Amino acid sequence: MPELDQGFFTRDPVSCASELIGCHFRWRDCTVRIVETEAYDSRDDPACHTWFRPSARAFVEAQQAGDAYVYLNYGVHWLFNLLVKGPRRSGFVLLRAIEPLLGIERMRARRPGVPDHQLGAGPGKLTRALGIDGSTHGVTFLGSHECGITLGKSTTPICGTRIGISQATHLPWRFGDPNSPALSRKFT
DNA sequence: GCCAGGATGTTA
DNA sequence: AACATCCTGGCG
Repeated sequence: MPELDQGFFTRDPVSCASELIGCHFRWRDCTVRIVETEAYDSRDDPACHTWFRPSARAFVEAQQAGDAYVYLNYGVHWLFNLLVKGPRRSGFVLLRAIEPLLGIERMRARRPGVPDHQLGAGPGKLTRALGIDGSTHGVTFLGSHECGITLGKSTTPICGTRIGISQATHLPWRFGDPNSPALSRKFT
């Protein structure tokens, strides 16, 4: 399976978010299947961090396409994004849900008592299950001994509005595998 | 099953 | 003050 290269992330964030569904995501001792994502667009999307965080604008400027943008949400949960830098549009893809493929014992150990299909069924849950935290901020996911993303089986993703935001709530920039048991919420 | 509420810290 | 969340407990 081909490893995603920087070319994949030098397009528009919505295309990247859609096409990441079904891809295999490898981080240290775990490999998972991406089943839910959201796109955020730095240009004309008021929900994107670049809209209200100068530090996010600086990150887009300084970092490379395919780098991890990780931040703490509600003071509790780490949320994982991939930086997209297209010729016209930049932004982020938020990972919202994953299914375990390899290393499921490690994921269970990090989330004791949680059923397997729930281990990564949410953006805060998946970072906990994978052991991703603020120290992953800025790491490139273009492929290394430590991490990488490869193309997986492509199912046609379903699409809906994004979760948990108060701005630009109408944009249909949430994508998911319709057959996955690990989606964070129903699509609307 | 649904809903309300609280934890918690970083940014601005 | 807001926030790209999650878990618990109350109620049926």
